[in-house]
Amino acid sequence: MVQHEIPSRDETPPRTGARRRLAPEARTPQILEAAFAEFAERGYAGARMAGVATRAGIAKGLIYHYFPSKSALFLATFRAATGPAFEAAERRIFVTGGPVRAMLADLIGVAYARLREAERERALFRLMVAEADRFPELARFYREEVLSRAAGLVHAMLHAGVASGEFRPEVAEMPCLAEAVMAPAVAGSVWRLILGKDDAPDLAALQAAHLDLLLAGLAVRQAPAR
Amino acid sequence: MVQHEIPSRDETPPRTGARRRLAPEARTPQILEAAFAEFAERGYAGARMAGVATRAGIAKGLIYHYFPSKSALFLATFRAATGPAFEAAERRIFVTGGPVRAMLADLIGVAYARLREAERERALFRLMVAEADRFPELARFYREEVLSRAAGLVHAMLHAGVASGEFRPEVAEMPCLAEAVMAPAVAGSVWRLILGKDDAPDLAALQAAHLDLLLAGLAVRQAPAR
DNA sequence: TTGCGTATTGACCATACGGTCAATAGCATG
DNA sequence: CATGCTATTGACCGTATGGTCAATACGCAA
Repeated sequence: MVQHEIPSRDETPPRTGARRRLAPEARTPQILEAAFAEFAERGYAGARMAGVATRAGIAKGLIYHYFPSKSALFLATFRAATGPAFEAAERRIFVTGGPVRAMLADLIGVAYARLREAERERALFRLMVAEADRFPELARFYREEVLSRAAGLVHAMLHAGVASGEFRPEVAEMPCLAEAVMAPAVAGSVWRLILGKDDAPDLAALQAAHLDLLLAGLAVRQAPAR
Repeated sequence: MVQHEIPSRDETPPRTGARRRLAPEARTPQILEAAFAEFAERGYAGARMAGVATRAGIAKGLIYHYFPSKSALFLATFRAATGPAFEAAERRIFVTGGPVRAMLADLIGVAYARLREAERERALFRLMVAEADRFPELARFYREEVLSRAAGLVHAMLHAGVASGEFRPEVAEMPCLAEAVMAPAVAGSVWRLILGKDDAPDLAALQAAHLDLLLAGLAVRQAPAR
């Protein structure tokens, strides 16, 4: 009713913000994307719902039309950002023929390549470290979907190397060896998280050292030094 | 003046909270301790000044008598919690005689022992990962006081091993080799941060695998397999 | 063109939090 | 016991934030 009194053509009076109706299937990922940026930059506690809304170019209230609370949005963001991370690597690895040590080198190369780019994964990793004990689902996800799968991949490769005679037989049965094998990549990722791209140890050099140390450590020895 | 009207013996009326005056030298570390607990548990953004006050058993306002702001308290907390971390290890290492590989094993054992206990250091590490880009001082500290010193220690040891003929000559000059050598301990620490004591890879097993892989990777080979 | 379902807004609320400050009381000194 | 310094309190403030809701207008279907 009031609005009848102000039919002026200028934008000010009721100032209905440009409103573009979107289907939920289109709006949801948009919000999730904005939320990811906000959470990645500020952490869970520091993130503001208004910030998410601004990034998405919508009103804050609309978020609550799609997600019931901040924590729900956080979990949803995390699940969404957590796409099929390993399928590609898993598929790729075992098609490469040749000596197992070359396959292992290839696998490690893929891992470092991801670390080098993959801004997204790094932000996700930071969130896991920072919020894991407040959101157990993050920890569960990392254990089941990241660490276990990566370790499984490496473990299979170690077995293959032993079978082919390239690696020392002991490496097939040593517990946590797979974790030790991939640890330098994880550490490199963490260092880069803390120190930033410019101050962290150079990933290429780390990869080279890692690979050298690793292959020398796994290989059968002509005459076991005692 | 008003209090003259209510000289009742019961605790309620003016209810001056039990007030114990403390010298600043005694109060300051108390506040810092409480702040550390609060920041460690909630992160910077999630921590509340009132929470710090409660933990310290004081009024919130008193904190501002000692620290001008939340961020100043955070930095001070960090500096205080960051005591002489490496002196002991550095002093200890080079007195041990014997083969360099035994010294290296000893060094690594010390590192894992710290990781296993050292709840404090782990919380500090989490804060670094979570807040490093908002507080550059944390990153600077980690680089200069932790990573550089640890890498220097390892690097010196690698040189010694080459000099004594135990290690392959190449290891003395490979960039980032020191970082690769100590990486599994770092990764183990991160895994324990994310997954907790019970779900993380077992530190003892990781240490054993790490050491085995490392010493095999560094040792001179009887006949270099090509 | 009309009508309807709902995506979207913006104003609003209660609260929580960082920070301030005048008043107060513990303690050392004389 | 009186005095002064300051450590300590608790009430207070402005703001920012998570969350709510009635009103609104977009776009589809009839």
